[in-house]
Amino acid sequence: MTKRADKPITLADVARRAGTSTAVVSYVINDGPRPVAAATRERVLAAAAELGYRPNRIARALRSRTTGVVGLVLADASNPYFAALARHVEQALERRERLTLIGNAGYSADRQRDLVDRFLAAQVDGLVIVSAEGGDDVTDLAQAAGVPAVYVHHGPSDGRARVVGADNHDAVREAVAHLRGHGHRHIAFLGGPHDAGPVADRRTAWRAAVADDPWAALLRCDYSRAAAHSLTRRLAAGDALPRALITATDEQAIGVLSGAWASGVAVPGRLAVISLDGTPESAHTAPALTVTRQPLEAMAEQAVELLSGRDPGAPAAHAPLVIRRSCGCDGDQD
Amino acid sequence: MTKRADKPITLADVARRAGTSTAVVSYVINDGPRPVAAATRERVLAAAAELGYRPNRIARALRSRTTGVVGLVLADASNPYFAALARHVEQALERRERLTLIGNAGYSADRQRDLVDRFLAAQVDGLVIVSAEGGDDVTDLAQAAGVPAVYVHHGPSDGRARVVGADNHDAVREAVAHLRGHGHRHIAFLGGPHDAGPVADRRTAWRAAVADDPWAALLRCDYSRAAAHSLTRRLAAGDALPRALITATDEQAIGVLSGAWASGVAVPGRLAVISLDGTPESAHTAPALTVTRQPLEAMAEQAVELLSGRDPGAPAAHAPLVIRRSCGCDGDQD
DNA sequence: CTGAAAGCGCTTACAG
DNA sequence: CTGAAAGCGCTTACAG
Repeated sequence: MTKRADKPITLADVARRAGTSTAVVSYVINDGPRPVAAATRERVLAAAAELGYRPNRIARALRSRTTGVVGLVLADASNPYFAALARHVEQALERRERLTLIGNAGYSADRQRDLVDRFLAAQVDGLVIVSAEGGDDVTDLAQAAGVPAVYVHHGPSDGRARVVGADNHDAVREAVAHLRGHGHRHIAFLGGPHDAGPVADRRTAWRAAVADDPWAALLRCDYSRAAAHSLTRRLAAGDALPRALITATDEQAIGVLSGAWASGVAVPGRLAVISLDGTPESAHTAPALTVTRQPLEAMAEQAVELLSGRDPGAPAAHAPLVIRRSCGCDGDQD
Repeated sequence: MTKRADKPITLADVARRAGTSTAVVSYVINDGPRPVAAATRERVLAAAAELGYRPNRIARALRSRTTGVVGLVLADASNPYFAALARHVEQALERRERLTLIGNAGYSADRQRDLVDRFLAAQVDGLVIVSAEGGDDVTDLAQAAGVPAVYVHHGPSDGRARVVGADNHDAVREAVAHLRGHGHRHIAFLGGPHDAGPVADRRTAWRAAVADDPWAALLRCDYSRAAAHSLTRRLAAGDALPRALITATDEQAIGVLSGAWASGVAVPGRLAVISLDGTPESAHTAPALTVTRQPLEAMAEQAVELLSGRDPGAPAAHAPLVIRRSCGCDGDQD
C-alpha cells in the first residue's frame, strides 16, 4: 500500500496544525526574512514533519520570481568533451542547490536560440551556454529577459558576453616542447575546418611555437572521429603523414588513432600524437593519449560563479600536460 | 541598445490591448478549451504579437498543475552508454515539447533518491530513471507524489515498476554465432562484478549459447575502462587470455583493447572481441569494435511513451549485430 | 515576534 | 462566444 497524492500538504495546512499564520510558517521554512520565537519555530517544524510537508517550488517561484533552475545549452552532447563539461556544470550547480535544465543544440544556431527561448519561458535564473563555432549569440535574448548568461569554451568575441575558457597558449607551448624533447623537428597541427574561438587560439599558439620551422604543416578536418580517421588514411596512403602531430581536439585524436591502426601506421613509432582536450576517454585509447588536460571543473566553477554575479577574478585556468603513450613516452600504464 | 525586462508582458496586458478578457486571451493562446470568434482571435493574436507576449510557464504550472518538465536521473553521465541514452531521452522529450531536468546519481542510491526528491519538489510531470546496479527503487516516492516513473536499462524487478530494455538474448546469440563463424571454439564472457539486470540477462544468454562448451570462461570486472584494462594486462601476463571474448559493455571492451595494446596482444589476431552496447564510441576504437548495437533511440521513445500513459505495446527492441574489425572481419573501414 | 491580506500570472468553472 | 472572479501555494510588505 502506498500513500496517494490526493491532496498535497500546503503551507496553510501546516499553519493550521501549528496554530499560527502562513507568514510565520514561511519564515521558519525559509529561515527568514523575519525572526520567529523559538517555541513557535518548534511547533511549526513539528507540524511540518508530522504532515510531511514539502514546499511547492512552483508557487514559490511564481511569487519570488526565482526558480532555482539554470538552463544549460550544449552545442553537442555526443561530443565527450562537451558532455564532460556539461557534467561538471551540472555538479557545480548541484552543489549550489540549483537544478539544471538541459538541451542540445546540435551545432544549429536556430536550435540554440529556440532552446534559450524555451528556457527563458521556464523562468530560469541563469543560462550556461556550452557553445562551439556556429553557435548563436543569445546575449540579447538573455538580456531582454534580465537573465544572466555565460558562455563556456566558446562565445561571441565582441566583449559584450562573458565567456570562460582555459589558457590554451601555455598548453600548446608545452605540447610542442614535449614533442621536440622526443627529437621531432617538424610538428604538425590538426585544426578545425575553419577554426575560430579556442581552436583558433590553439592554432595561433602552435604557429608561434613552431615559428622557426617553415615546414610545420597545418592540417584541417571536421571535429569528428570519422573525419580525422579518413584524413589519416588518406595521408597514410599518400605517404604524407607527419611524424609528430598535435590535434586540436580529442575527437580528432581518436580518429587519427583509429585511422592509423587501419592503415598499419604505428603510434607513436611512426606517428607521435598529442591531443589538446584531455577528456576521460583519452586515457584508454590504444595507445593511451598524451594530452594537455583542459581544466573542465575549474571552468565549470568559474562559469557558475559568474552566473551568481560574483566575479571569480581568477584568470583562465592552466591545462596541464598529461604524459601517456601516444607521444612516445613509455609511461607505466596500469 | 537592448530592451530591458523591467516589466514582462502579462496576459492581462494583452487582454487590455485587445479589448477583451484574460479568459479569452488564454483560450486563444492555448487553443482552447473554449472556442473563440475568429475576429476576436485575430485581435488577440495581433495584440500579443505587438506586445511580444510570452506566457509565464510558472504561473501556468501553478494553476494547471503540469509543468511540461520531466526529470531525468542518470546512474552515471560519464559512462558513454548512459550519456547516449540520456541524449535520446532528452530528444524524445524535446519532440514532445517537454523540458528535461537532468541529474547525476553517480551510482549512489542515496543521491538517486535525493535527486528524485528534488525533481518531485520541482513538480515534474514524470521521471525517467536511467539506472544501474545499485540504483534505488524510487517507485514509492514517485507514486506518493502521483508522478509517473519509468526505468530505462535497469530497474527493480518486482514487477511494480515499468522498465524498458532491449532484447539481450537474441543479441548475445548472434554474437556467439558470429565468433563461431570465425572458427572460435571457446568463447569467453566478461561480465560485471556481480551482475544483475541486463548484464545478468546477457550472461545467461551467453551461458545458454555456449552450453555445449564446458571450457567457456566467465570473467568479471568493474564496468570501467581501467578495470578491464588491468584485467587484460594481468591475463596477458599469465598467458591466460581467451582467444574470443564477448564483453558485457563497451566501456569494458575499450579497456580490453587498450590493455591488449599495452601488452602487445594483437586484436583481433590473438584476441577477437565483440561488445554488447554499441555506443558511438565503439566505431572509432583501434581496431573498430564489432558490437551488437542497443536500440537506444527505440528505448528512449518507449520510455517516453510509457510516461504519457500510452502503452507502446512493442516488445523489447532488437539489438542488431554491427560488424567491424575486432571480431576478425575485414570490414571496409572508412 | 505575529497575523491578515494582497498579489505573483495564469486557467477555468460559472453566468451570462 | 465572452467576461468577472476565484484560486493554484507561496512570499512579503504592512499593521499591530
